[in-house]
Amino acid sequence: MRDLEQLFKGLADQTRLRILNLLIHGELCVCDIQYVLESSQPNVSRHLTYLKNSGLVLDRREGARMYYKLADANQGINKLLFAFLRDVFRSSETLAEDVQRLKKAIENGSCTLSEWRPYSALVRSKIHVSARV
Amino acid sequence: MRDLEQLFKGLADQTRLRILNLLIHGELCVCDIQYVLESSQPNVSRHLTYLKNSGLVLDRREGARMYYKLADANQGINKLLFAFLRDVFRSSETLAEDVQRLKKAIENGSCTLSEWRPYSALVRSKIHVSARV
DNA sequence: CACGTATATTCACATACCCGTATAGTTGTA
DNA sequence: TACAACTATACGGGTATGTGAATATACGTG
Repeated sequence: MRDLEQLFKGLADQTRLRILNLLIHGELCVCDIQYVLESSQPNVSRHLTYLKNSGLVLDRREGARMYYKLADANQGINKLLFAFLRDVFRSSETLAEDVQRLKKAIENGSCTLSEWRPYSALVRSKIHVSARV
Repeated sequence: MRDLEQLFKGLADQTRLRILNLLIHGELCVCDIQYVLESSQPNVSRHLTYLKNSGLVLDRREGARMYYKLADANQGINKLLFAFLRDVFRSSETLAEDVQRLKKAIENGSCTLSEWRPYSALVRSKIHVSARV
């Protein structure tokens, strides 16, 4: 009950809906999400923490970067939920534009915000292959 | 986008989830909902208004009483949404107890809160047949 | 019309939430 | 160790949300 309330509160925000819409396409680091949403870093980080606490996403550290992805789609209600989200997300123009920006960001070799490359090109390319648009 | 945010905000509250859980079983008047939830009348009324503005329920006047029911399940995303809600509602103990209270209320010939009967027994029985537990 | 019932709305207040700014923590590089 | 990049957290202010109490509105009865 409280869980359900928390779940829907996690979904009841534009920024978080936009983030989930991006994560449907694969694992992403904070800076890529920040680039697409054109929002501040603390703001994106806060909403990601919120999503994590709602049980909607999982995080993973890879060096200095944190990568976020959707929670296990085969666990509990997630399967139904994500199918529902995928469906309703189609009706939004904004969300479609976000995906286009994400596509461009990936093509340009994100993380787009910086030229800093702490990992080998090989590792990085492997990482970013996980997100497909 | 804004619509989606509004939708999930409509779902992001315990009281409103409990109300939706009841309305899945059929049309109900405010006083019956109030009885089951053991909440104040203004509180129930406010949340019903909220749900109406979110497009989740429809209202209908029958004399002095207002009856509420789920919005058309075949319109837009409602079909998917209601199926999802029906599914996730199963996991809650509180919601199951509410249904039991509703069942008892209907058996006792709700509206349970008052003995006032402004309509013929025939009309009333017809009305309350619409909700089945 | 006066009265009682059912429902909705207003007011006041506490809480929760969102965001920008600044700051702190973590990791990699030199 | 010093520094830069990436991410998270703390603080403050503005706004939204939830709720009880009181009040207002709509309807039915006599």
